Amino acid sequence: MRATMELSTRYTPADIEKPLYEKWEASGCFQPPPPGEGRGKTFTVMIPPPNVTGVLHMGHALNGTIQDIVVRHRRKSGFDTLWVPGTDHAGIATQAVVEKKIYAEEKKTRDDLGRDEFLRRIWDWKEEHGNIILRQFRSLGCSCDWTRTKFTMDEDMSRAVRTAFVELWEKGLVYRGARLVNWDCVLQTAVSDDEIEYVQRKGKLWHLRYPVVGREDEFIEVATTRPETMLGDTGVAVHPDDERYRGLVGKTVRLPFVDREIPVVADDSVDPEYGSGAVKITPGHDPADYERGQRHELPIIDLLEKDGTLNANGGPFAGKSREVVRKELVAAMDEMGLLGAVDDIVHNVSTSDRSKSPIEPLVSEQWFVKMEPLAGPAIDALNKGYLKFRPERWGKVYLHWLENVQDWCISRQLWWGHRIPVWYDEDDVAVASADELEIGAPHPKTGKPIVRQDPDVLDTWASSWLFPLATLGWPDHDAPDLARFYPTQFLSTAQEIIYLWVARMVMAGYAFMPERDERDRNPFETCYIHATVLDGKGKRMSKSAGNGIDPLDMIEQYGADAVRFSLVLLTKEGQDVRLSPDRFEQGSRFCNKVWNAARFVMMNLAGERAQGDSDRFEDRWILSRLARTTREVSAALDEYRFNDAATTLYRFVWNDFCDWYVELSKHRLTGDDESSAQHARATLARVLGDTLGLLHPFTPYLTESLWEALHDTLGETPEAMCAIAPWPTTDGLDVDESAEGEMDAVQDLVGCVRRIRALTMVAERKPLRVIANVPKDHVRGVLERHAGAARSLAFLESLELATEAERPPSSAVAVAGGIETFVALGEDVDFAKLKDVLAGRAEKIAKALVGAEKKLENQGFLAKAGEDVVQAERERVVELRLEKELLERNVAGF
RNA sequence: GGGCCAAUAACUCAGUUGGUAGAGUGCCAUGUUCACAGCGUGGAAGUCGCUGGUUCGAGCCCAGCUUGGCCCACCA
Repeated sequence: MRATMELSTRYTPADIEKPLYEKWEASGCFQPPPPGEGRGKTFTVMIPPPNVTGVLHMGHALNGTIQDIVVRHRRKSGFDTLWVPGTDHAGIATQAVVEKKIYAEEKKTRDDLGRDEFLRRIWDWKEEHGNIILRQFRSLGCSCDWTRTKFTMDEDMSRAVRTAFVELWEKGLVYRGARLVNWDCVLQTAVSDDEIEYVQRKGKLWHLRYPVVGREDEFIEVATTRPETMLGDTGVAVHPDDERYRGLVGKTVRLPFVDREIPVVADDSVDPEYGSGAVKITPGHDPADYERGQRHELPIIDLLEKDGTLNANGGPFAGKSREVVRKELVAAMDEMGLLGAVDDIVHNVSTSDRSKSPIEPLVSEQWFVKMEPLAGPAIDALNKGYLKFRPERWGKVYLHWLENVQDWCISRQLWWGHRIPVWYDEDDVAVASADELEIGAPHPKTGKPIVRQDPDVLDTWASSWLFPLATLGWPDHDAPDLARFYPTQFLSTAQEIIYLWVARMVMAGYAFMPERDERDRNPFETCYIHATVLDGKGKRMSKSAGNGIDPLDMIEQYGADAVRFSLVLLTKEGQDVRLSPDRFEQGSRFCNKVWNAARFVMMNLAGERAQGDSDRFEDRWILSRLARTTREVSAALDEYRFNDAATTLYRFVWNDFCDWYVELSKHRLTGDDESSAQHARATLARVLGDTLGLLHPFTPYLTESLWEALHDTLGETPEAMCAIAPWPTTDGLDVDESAEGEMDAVQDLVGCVRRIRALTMVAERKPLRVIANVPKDHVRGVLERHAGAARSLAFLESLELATEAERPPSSAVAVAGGIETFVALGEDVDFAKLKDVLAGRAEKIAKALVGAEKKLENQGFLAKAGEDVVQAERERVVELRLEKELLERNVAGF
């Protein structure tokens, strides 16, 4: 009882969360049992490592909740459960953050500091400010094994990255070459196709005239959105069938400013309808032109420095930025009479995901991974069913990308990241090595001294794609953890990284685990794509839009459990969710309801358990409901239907347990029948205990604290914390159809009385004398047996059951479930409302009856519908007829 | 241009193989010694986006359309 006294009438999450988390963590219960001590069945989840610079947003909170529900459920279900946490070094993002900070504080650039010093500063920053987000995952209650927290720049990860690179190199899947790449002029690095987005912007379409060589005063007009690139033009293309330009194909035109003669060529890719029908070709700075240039063997002219200013090829504009050149060049063309129309257009501008600056395509030396050979097995993994997406439709998205995959540009001109493990001797002979090679050491192939390492670093995803492998010990193929925990079972992540991360992890699994059979190379069985969190208006939540709801604010206000439960209750599998702060009320109220229900139970427990099974119908009923709930919640969690599980629990706790069972238990607990009271106490304790277990994955703090209090009240020492106590089973429970049917009858009768009270304004607890006509014998029998329950719930002075009793004078009536309930009231009661309600119901029932009768007259229905359906319809007609008869009789009676 | 998702009560959303349209919030009425006013009880509220089709029967299946959102591709 001591613990119970301490429970306040309100659930105050702030007081309990932190100490409980510390207790869990200290107990080691988030770690899987040591090898040999567990049950052997493992369940592994890899967290999608958030950026080390990140802070928790609502998407993280939802994803963290989902993963923790899965992990806690499996842990309680007896799996050796491992959830590996970690953060991603996020090359570009982190370097940009620290660069900015250093410049703001010291007015120094990374070049001022030098590579080694700059990297040291990033590590310092990471130690001090990084990993905030992992603490935030803790406050959400996430039960990761923090002893295994991994950072993608940790030494073992680095070794894995180098090893993977070397393996690909040896298979001939890595190559270096000059290609047109997406250049970010602000961050001054190449980025991959997957890191650019197309932003719709207003722009202009400039028409430029190039004089035709050898024909005075004749021009060919081209249209472009990027006039400054004309300095790099090496041709003009027109459609071969375009009459206007037929005579010009094969001629040359003279490019102003740089005075270059370039050919006019015919190319099918030109749309004669668009612009002027003639296209300038700039192979060095446009992907489509690059291809056109290749087809017509046109030279490539590189115009840009790495910062976006023009180089010497820019002629008079050399040294100026692309923006300035655009203005000046257009003005100069105009002056020369070479500027045609200038149209306003809206077009898509390719933009860097990271810096938000326009991408400048340019030709540069980069490292690439050949993707096609890697994609094949990843495609098979899905098609053969080793990998499943939830919702399934994302599988199509995954396949579409893999089937059209482009080679992956993996080099970045950054400092923060995994240095490309390639070294060169003085003749520039390259060698890739998983072990660090020292400058001056002999080159493994040529024996000459090594003079330098490749200066570039690898794309961040080149480490995260190894996360499931490297965190478990790869490249040591004999690592015990790899054997025990790989492949993993569940991955939950956001849709936008299906390409960037998910698909690549599958590729990595197949590429780097050759010793496993096909199924076990696949890194995770189920890839769950969670909902996108939108704001109240349906817009995507984002920092830049400023419409985000900070999950930490919500946790502070409502508690982690309320945030978790609300999110799950609102989020149907894979369906986007609109969120506003008040939506967290529902979870909060539910937690409070559970808290108070538990208080009630504990206030009435005396520390003993009842002997033998109860024959009370309400006990059998609630245990039957508990059995159904346990089954449904378990099945739903097995299948990752979180919303179904949460909804089932919500209804069971509130509508069955609190509204009916707890109310029914009150008169027993205070009555003189000690055996009945004991059974009530035992049932309350059983239901509460199991409910806490079922709820634990959703609301871990609440349930853990109540679990402790409940056992304390019972005078027991729990065999385990709720976090690891066995998942509730239906042992000793069964669905009891007859008890459920009996409860239906009681609820119908009680409902009738309550409706009468409400409509006639009779106080809820004023004792009433009730006569009920119950034509159905079995229902009357039920009510006879459970008159006590009905009387206590409906606050009746007396209950008389009959088959043909007349409505007493001045009495109100209500009808439900074939029960006609008369309540004797005084003369001064207003019956008008009651009559309206009766008439309304009668009308509704009559309508339903007509429909049902028509159905049964329909030969098609009788012939083609299933026999059980027809039978059910017949029974329904009987019910409706009775109900209608009772209702109409009473409407007429007023 | 290709693909995906959504449209159900005032709002946010459920609706499992086709067979009686539901929940939470809000609203109206009412009730606080007896777990919880963060609560109880009762009530009102829906042309299931539109048009066809399949079927004995469609919120659900099929076709087309409208509106909103997302992804891929990227015409200078």
